[in-house]
Amino acid sequence: MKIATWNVNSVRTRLEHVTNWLLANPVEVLCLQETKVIDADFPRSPFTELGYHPAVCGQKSYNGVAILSRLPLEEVTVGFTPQLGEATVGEFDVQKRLISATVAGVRVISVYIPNGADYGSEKYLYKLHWLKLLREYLQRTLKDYPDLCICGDYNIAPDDRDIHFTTEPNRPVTGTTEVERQAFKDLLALGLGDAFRKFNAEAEQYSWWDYRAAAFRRNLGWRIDHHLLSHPLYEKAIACTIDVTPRQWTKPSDHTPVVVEF
DNA sequence: ATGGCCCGTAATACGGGA
Repeated sequence: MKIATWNVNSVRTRLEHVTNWLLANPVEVLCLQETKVIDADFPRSPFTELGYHPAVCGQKSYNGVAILSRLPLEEVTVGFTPQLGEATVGEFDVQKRLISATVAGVRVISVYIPNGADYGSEKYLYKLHWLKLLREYLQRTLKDYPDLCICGDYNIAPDDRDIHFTTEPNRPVTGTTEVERQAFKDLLALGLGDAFRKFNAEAEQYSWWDYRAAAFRRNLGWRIDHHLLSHPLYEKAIACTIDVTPRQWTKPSDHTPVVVEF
């Protein structure tokens, strides 16, 4: 079984890329982020024609996540509220950043963690609070689902191997700060493993490259798209690879797919 | 280089992205 994750930066603009990639890479599950479309306008038929059932959670213009699956999707839930309750979540489900479904006994979560904008900004603090809610959500979920795969755009480079520059303590860059990296480690401490790092300890293995400054050609990227696996699944994983091919296509997403195999 | 590019929405600019 293969589960892929891909921030497509608008599913409608990238529709041909996604369907072509699925034809060449018929994974069982594809988690999407930044679909940027309300549920009523999500392009379902191009995916159902390829044999994928879509579960979607989107909004106008921004954010939006989805899970496409060849196998039946069960127990679909959107946002934090079903698990954590309105009193805890408040307004944090207004932005559509999380969808969960059970596929062949595996609880699959497609997640788009907030970008965070500038270090210390209001959006940075929003990101930190969102990460706190995610930790609580995963802690609850692990109690019910021992086989858990949380994949998506985390907007966190876990360590300096995952970025093309050197961090400096007096120049905090969002996505690389100690507080964010600690929040990522706090997720791992729940009993999760970074699937990619089970197989590859090398630096310069990126999943995102800025559109500007020919960053992809120069391999000036970040590794911010991850699969976190509960220990039973982590042990079963036999490969985790970054497929840079779609990033080479005309008018690409700035992210490229990452695939884990069990 | 506090830049560059690309998205959707709106509209011939803007916020957002990381």
